[in-house]
Amino acid sequence: MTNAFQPHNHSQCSAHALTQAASLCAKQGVRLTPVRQRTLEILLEEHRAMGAYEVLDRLIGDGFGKQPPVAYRALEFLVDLGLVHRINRLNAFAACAHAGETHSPTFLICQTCHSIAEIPAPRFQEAITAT
Amino acid sequence: MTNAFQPHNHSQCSAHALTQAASLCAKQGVRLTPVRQRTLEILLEEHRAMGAYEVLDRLIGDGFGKQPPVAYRALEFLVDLGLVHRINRLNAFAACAHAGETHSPTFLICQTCHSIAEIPAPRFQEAITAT
DNA sequence: GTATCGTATGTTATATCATAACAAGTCAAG
DNA sequence: CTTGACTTGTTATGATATAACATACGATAC
Repeated sequence: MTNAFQPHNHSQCSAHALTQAASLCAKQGVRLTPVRQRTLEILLEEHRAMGAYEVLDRLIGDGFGKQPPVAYRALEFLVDLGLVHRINRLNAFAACAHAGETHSPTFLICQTCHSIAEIPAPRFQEAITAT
Repeated sequence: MTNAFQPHNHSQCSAHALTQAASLCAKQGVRLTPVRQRTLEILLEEHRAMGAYEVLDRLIGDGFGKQPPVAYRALEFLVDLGLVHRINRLNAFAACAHAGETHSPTFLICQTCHSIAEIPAPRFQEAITAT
């Protein structure tokens, strides 16, 4: 199985995620507007968990609105679609590593540097149910 | 096995937790000061997840300091001792339901009313390791 | 008993994260 | 080309959290 920490072709995985996002939006009848697409791109490019204000700074640099709701709304849209996960522990957001698949996202979070790895953890449902 | 939602003798479980807290502090050579003990009591009495400012209001009512660090410090102390868990998802804190035992605390959180149940989930470690 | 030192408490001030509410712009269906 | 749903942007504020400093407390050494 692929390991989240293994090297991989990143521009390829970003492009794939964007394509997938577009088709998912089409299927759901919602619009992947510029600010929404750019937000996803930013998270894919950085390939890490980012705070909403950090994302906002990048959006401002790209000429989008300057206020927090601009970032929060785009992030919420992407979270609702399952393209981005919110990581409460870090008050941050990260592009989903397994968009399109049904999965129980679980995050391993480095307590030192806060880097994250999303692992598909199919056994978690079992683990809860069995308890 | 006991179920977190089953009725139980609450004053008894509170008293037990306080006794355990005192002996744990003694063992670790740290002090269970009034504000710390009262903070734990509040969480035990309420038997639910509470925000730091909510706890602070109660502490103010009991004559303790009036500023956020008063609550945050007491809560941090209790969290470090494993007597209280922080529930990031809710920006809240709850007294540990299994203090003293080694456990992998996991929370079931009602999406409607935010009531929580802490379940010991020994299989979670397995689930992560096996992934 | 009191000097000392680490810890605890309380305060002020500010940082960080998030959303309510409203106005203006966009876009597709009829 | 108008209507109605949605999107974007703004102002303003709310909610959560911590840094930094001053004072007080408590145990230990002397």
